[in-house]
Amino acid sequence: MNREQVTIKHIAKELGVSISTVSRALANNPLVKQETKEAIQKLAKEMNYHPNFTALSLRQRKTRTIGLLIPQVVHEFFAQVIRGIEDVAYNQGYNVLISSSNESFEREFKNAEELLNGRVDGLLACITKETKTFEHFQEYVNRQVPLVFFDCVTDTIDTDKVVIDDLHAGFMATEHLIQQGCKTIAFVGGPKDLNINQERLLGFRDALKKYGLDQNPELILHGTSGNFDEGLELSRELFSLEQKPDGVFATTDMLGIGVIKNAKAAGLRVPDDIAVIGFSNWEIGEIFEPALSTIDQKGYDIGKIATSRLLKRIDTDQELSMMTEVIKTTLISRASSLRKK
Amino acid sequence: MNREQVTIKHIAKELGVSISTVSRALANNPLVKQETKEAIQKLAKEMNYHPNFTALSLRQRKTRTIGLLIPQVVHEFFAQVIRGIEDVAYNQGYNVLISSSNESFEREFKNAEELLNGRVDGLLACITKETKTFEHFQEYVNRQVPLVFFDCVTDTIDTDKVVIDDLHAGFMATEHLIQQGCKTIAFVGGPKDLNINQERLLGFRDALKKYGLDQNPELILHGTSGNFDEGLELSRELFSLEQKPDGVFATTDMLGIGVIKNAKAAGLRVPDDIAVIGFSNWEIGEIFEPALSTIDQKGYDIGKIATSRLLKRIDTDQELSMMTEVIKTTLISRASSLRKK
DNA sequence: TATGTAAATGCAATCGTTTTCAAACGGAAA
DNA sequence: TTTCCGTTTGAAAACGATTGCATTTACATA
Repeated sequence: MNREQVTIKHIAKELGVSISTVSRALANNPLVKQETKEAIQKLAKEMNYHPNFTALSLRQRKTRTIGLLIPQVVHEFFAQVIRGIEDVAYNQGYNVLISSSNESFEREFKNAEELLNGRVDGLLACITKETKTFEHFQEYVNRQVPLVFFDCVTDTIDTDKVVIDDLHAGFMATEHLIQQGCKTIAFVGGPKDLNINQERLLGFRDALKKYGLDQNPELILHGTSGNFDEGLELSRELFSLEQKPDGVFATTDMLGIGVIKNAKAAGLRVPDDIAVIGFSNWEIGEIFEPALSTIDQKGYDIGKIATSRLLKRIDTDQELSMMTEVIKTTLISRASSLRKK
Repeated sequence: MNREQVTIKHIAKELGVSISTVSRALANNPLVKQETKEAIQKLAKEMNYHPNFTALSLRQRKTRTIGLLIPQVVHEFFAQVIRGIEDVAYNQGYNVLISSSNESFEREFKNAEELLNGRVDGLLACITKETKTFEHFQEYVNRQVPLVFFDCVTDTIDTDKVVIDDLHAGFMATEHLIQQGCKTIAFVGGPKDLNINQERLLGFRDALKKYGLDQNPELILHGTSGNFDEGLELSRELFSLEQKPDGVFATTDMLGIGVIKNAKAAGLRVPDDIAVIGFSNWEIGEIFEPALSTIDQKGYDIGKIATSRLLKRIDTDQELSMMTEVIKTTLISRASSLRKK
């Protein structure tokens, strides 16, 4: 392959000046005589010179790249987060290196290691469902690697975090169902040990308690993935119970839609016989019939805020104390839960 | 920030050997005495040494990174493509740098330029709807930059391409509607000048011709984005025509779903009064009611094949001739078009 | 003791930049 | 002519790694 880059050396040789002069001229350094400068800049343009990024990174010990560690790209929430990240990063001249682990802990670990070998200046991370040990992250924190967790976080690591108010969101969603007249409300959630699910469940319980409703443990179900098929599966379980729910809080939109689909198949009317609310505000929920009530998870905002935080940490020499930013979610009520009074 | 990387220099100093020896020992070079080697490797582990990626890139003039240029990440098709890309790249020790242009030509151009300054070894690109001039890509080809186009391509650039058989897919979709008994079929497409839309339209026309059906130009509509709202909008137009269609080929699933939604609202039965088929096989189509017939666009395969091709080009010194790989799509028929006989 | 040889190690160049420090230059003043 | 000073320029070190070549060892052989 003959794709040789034009370097400042080539320019220097061509013009019979030193590489230092070329470097300075291109940086518009006032030390260089106007005449020389112009000649150099002109030739650089002609030769289509572009500074070599790798050399710059090495010299300046900065890659102007941030790493993003996520479980999967094929996910509307992460796609939104990515957009937020890119908008901020791009504005400040940073690139984003995305590493998805496909929910594999091993791959998450390997990706992180690889990114940190001088490939990126900092890391944004959302841990996978599979991740149970966090030593590697702790080590990064010790090494002072700029690191911001978002969405799925862990209490065991002291670093910057950007999360939503999962507990309160769970409370809101449940309270909404109660206000619509639901008396027997089920919780259909993703993996039990994922902390966001625990929080949402706490919120759910708080709401039941506040309104003096029963807490039937049979009505609390957990899956492993949180997708559509699981929604079908778990709701089947739900509908076979003696005490049938008249409201469901699903911790993902896909679970919620799965529940509705099954409910409709079982001849139940949504929302009159059973009201359903999901979580995340995916596009599909708006289009589905009946349109799905949900909690807006603010992916774009999370991405933006996490990135701002990370870049601040990268660009500052001072010791910043760790911060956890909690983003307010909002309730979006649609046909799947709105009962006519 | 005190995050100093451990380098081979540190190790060398600590052990009182030269950096060359350290470098060799870590590469398991047999020239180094077993004893020394072990000591070095042990210390490297202890000090948590990781080779600096940037230095390696510079030295070996290879970044082991490929760039991905796409209009948007928030898109199920691209998400699938990305998964395909990552699976292949990861296996061969490559990372992926994603740059999304948000459908802006200017940003596409800037991103490409930036990636190519020694940041990546090659480029995968899908042009935006906005892109009308391709000179920059031509220049990359001239510079022998390894470059593979996928999905949205252009004939004007001679480089590797991976596409689906849009024409044939358009034909299949239309033929399917005809076989279901449709006589008056409409075409609802995205941007008119995007070559994939032109191809799909050609396929549509071929099918009509083959079966001797009318080609009413009023029944051929083009939008600008291809999303759900546009589906609503265009179908409104469609339903106000004198000659109402009894079948619709939409070039995206979202358009198709928009059409169905409107049809239902207008009291039409799908598929009996009007059969609809989309394009892409997004998850939503399977869940929507009625489930949407569609063409599987093979995003994952496209990603895999494009990446394999790119890596081959990167890793070989020989002159490879340019190749266009056409991937076969498949028809997925579901309730939105399947009429009971 | 001198020499040859193989094994082990080190030096230095290199990748493409930036930047510090020193040097060259030209002209003005002494 | 020297000295000095401001303006330009260049040499070289550095970033962290690899690698061709030279050198140093240790030991066997002449």
